[in-house]
Amino acid sequence: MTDDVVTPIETARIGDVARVAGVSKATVSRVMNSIRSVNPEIAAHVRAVAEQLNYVPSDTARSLSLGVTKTIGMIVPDLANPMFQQILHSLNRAAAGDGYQVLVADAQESAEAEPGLVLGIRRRSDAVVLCAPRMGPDRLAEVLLAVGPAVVINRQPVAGVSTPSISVDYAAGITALLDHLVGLGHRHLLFLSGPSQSASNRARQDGLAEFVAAHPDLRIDTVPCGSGLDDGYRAWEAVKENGATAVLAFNDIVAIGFMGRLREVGVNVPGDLTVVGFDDIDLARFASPPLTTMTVPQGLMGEAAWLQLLHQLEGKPTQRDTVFTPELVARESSAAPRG
Amino acid sequence: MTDDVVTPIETARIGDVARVAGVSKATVSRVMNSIRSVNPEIAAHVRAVAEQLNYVPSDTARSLSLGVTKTIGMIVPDLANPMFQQILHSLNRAAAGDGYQVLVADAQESAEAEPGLVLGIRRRSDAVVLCAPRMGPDRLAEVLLAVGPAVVINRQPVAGVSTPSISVDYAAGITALLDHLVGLGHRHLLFLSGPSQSASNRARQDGLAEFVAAHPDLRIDTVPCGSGLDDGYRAWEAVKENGATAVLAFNDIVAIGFMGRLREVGVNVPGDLTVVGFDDIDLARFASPPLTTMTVPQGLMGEAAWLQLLHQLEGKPTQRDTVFTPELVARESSAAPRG
DNA sequence: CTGTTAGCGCCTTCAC
DNA sequence: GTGAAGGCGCTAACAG
Repeated sequence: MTDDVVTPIETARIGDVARVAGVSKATVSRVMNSIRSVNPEIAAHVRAVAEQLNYVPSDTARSLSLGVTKTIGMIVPDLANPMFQQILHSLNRAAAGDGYQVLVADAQESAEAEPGLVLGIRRRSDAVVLCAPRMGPDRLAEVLLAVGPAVVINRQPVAGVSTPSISVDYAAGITALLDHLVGLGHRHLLFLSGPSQSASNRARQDGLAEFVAAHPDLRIDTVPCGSGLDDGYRAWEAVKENGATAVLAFNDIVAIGFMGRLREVGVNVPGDLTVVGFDDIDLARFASPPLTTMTVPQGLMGEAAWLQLLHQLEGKPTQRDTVFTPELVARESSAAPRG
Repeated sequence: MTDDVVTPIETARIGDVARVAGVSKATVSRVMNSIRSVNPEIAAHVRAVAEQLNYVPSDTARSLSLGVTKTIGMIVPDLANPMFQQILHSLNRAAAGDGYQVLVADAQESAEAEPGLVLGIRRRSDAVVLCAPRMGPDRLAEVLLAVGPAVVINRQPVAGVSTPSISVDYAAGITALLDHLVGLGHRHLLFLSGPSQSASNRARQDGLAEFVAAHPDLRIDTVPCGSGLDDGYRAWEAVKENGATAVLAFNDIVAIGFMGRLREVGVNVPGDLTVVGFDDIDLARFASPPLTTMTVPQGLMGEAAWLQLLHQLEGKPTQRDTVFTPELVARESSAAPRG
């Protein structure tokens, strides 16, 4: 193999500082950790020597000794997805506030890769955030049991495991969206579904099914789509001959991609077709036309996740189920059907 | 109802496996690292015991022993910025391909916070990626010297330091954009500038200044703006009485925010006003109207950064200056001025 | 207050 | 082919 030679940065060790300063390693350690019981003069001297030697304590050694890494891991199905990016953003900020760093892993939408990634990332961190895991419930329960401190986002609490869950009531969101559309007069709707392995997609479909059962006069079709801009863009082919007057996209991104295509083919929104999204990403408001959607507080979700993680790390009681209820934001992309 | 099981945190150590398997720690270590010199039967047995004990080697201990963490750090000015998210995404994927994990730090646009974050993250990683650092050149040189293996994105190579730099020729990009607009007939332009500490913003302004010098008949105004959707949205107030026929936004996000406002106030793009962005983010194509912009290959930049990092970690020669030249993507948001 | 003594969990020369 | 011993750099008991 090629020789993996690492260029080690010439760093002074605690022993060097101790020797030069004429004290013991323990004292240096105390000074570096601001333990007050050290003679101020000696402390100052040690600090000066450390500075002069360009000494930086090894966090690896510190972690090994303390048994704590001050790092948490986060596994997402797709780092390119704005939804997960926003959660990462808020989680990262919250964790940083308590002195923790975040390690990210991208499962690339592979349910099979997840367990390995989770365990792997756990080896370098104190706790793990599983964001919208794609793996099945049994596998998930198994992984959660093995991984220790963790929190799951976008998935219901798993039976038999106490891991806290941060989720969104997607079914209720879909219901609110449907109420809005039906109130507008729509009777034939179409849902562009998301990734088949996504629990939040299933939740949306459950909401859909329930609604249909309660409103026999409605017709709601489903077309497999995806979660990206291009998925939405390509959906037009399947939608155009369907005859629905309103389209519910899996999320805002899909809705925007879809509307991009509609614009090209000359379909007016909402004049010819109503389009709604889900998530209320920052961009939704600036879409053309501004997108009707359901708010999902990604910022709060990241914070909530961190809170549950921190409580576990500190041995405090946790909340097993935190659920956010999305709210309707009616904007211009939805209107009464024509005729 | 649901049976909540307390998640066990007890981890088996290498000694446990050794004892149970009736071998030495050295042998377990060899087996875990797939060193061939172990008797296959013993190896299988050790593996079985490890599996049964749910043994997972401690990466912290491993790192300390090996002197390598197999982790790299990335510092960005703002994790909410799609540009940096895309770079993080591609960097993460590339690094993962070689078995490295990525630690992220968000400097929250604070130049002062950067040096500390960089050094801090370096204590837990083998190398660091500084993405669009806001700190001044002197400070940057100092930090790079102290940090060891690193690469800088979106900034010219720093004098006196050999750290590789991955950048974009923003000045050339602006020139191309201006050529396009002037070719369309525009004579009075307006630039919505980005964060003042951003080197890429300065590069754009340099390109602007150079162009103006070469085209005395043109008028190009600059309005301080920012880098977010809202910054673009709010810019209309300052723009509306300026009289420019074309607006160059700092980036696509600003352009989209700006166009969102234009839509509200009834200004037609490109009929009443031409708007162009920069970066060609995925969304640009789906904007309404589709945005004329300059491509910036964020995906390639992340990969290029990883390549330079890996070369440093392996002691191979590196390339000090990698620069990508953006290309014009003329879409519908730009057209000849009216009259 | 400060130094000494043990590890934290793993890897890696050496001998056998 | 395998085991024993030492060390990676730091912190945490204990003494003194």
